[in-house]
Amino acid sequence: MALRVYNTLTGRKEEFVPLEPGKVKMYVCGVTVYDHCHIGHARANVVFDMIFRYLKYVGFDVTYVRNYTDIDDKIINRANRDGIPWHEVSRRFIAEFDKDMASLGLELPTHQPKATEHIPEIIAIVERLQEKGHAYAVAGDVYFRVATFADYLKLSKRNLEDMQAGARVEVDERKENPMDFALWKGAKPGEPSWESPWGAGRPGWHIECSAMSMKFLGETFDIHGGGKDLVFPHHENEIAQSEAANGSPFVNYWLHNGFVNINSEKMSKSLGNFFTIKEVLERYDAEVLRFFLLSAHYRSPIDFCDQNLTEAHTGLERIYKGLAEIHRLCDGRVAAGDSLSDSGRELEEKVTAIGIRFREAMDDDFNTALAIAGLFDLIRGVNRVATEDSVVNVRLHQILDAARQAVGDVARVLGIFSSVPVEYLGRIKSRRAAALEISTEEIEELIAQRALARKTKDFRRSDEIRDLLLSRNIVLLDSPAGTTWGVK
RNA sequence: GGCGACGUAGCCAAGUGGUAAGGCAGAGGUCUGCAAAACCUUUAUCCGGCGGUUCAAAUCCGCCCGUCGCCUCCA
Repeated sequence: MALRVYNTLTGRKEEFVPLEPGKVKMYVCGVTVYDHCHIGHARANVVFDMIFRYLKYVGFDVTYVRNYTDIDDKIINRANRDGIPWHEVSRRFIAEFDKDMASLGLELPTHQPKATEHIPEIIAIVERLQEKGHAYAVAGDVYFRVATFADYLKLSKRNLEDMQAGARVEVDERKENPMDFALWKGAKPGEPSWESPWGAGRPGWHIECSAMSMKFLGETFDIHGGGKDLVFPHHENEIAQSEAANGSPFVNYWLHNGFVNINSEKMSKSLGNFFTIKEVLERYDAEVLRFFLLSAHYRSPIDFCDQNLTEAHTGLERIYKGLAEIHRLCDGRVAAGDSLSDSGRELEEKVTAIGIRFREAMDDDFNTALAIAGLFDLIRGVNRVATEDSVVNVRLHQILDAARQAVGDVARVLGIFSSVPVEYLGRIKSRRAAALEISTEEIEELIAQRALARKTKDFRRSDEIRDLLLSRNIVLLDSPAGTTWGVK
């Protein structure tokens, strides 16, 4: 089955056919580096990281470009506010972005260009647009003349008249058309600037992406991604600039991820209901966040709230416990023979199917929710074997090993489940234990006392200890091998 | 005002023409001294409402109701 993707440009799912067989050229809008990243950035970047990984998984040679917007009004404002140079702001938040993305387990894109390192390329495009009559200069600024680009608004499917009727923007009298947008901004005194044919200034917001994508991917490339909120005006303007300058199609497939809501409300700085990635990672493991973000389809809105994160945590833990079972069964004694129990046969079927199910799910516009469902199904099969089969023979061992490998494939694409299971489980246990008001030593001591009580069948004392620990959020798990504990 | 998206069980969430995945929570059972975990069974005669197309619709079309987003910087 071929990969199908939802293309914002056509509003439909389409079969993905790259320009050059076997190769994919992909550009994703990065961040403007003026503040810490929030979970909206986390989603966008995790989603396209997953897409990047999957394209590679199915055998494409992928060139993935993600930019840093390192010069912008917001950066200048922040620098003025903090009383530091603008490049200090961008340098700092590039480092913070890199740190955040690394903690979320993202792979590095092929290229991570910066806007300020492409000023000559940007100026060249603006000049070309001016030569072709698509742009005009006014007192040091240069604007794109939207009236000259017939396809303007083809991505966001609006029309100029309606846009102007509902416009909430102050009209700039110097523009020929209120919808014309800045390609180059003349510098006011004290502002950072680069020399240009129009005087000292800096690039407009959209032009950098046209310049950098062209440099690394060519005039026409396969995939351009970003958050839904970038459709208008950012991506619309990129199309206008690039296609007007080059006279060739800009992008074949436009992919946009949905928003993150906070407790069902739009996340925004003015509402004060946004969380930075760092804040979230203080409360939840990075894999939990990643699992949560991928447990819904990338185009759907997703609601960030404690209940949903807790559910994600529980689900992820279930899978890791299952993986730990696979390891335990595989690493134990292997008996001779190749007969299979019902549960063994059932697992064999699930293992055989999982690879195909995963491909089908992902080929359908990267349906990670469905892919994860398949994984849960496999894990149930594993647990059933663990419960019902006391002996692992050669054949069952092979099946379990195949299950382990199948999960490994999914793990590499989703960027989850790639920890060693017992390490993950230990990690979340110590994370929770750190929040407890009782030390590990005290817990161990109480468990020892309880073991003694149980030995003498003093179950009253035994239950007393368990209830005491439970009141401190400690859950005990008795097994023939002894008692272990976990945090509720 | 213009444009667009969405509305599936208590909750989260797949499913775009063939008779409702998966997870969480709940109930019953197995196991256990009792629990926990795990496993088994179970939980939507039905997919916001009303019409229409079709042999057949949650899935296509129309209208209505509701929620949300974009139109200003935004992932």
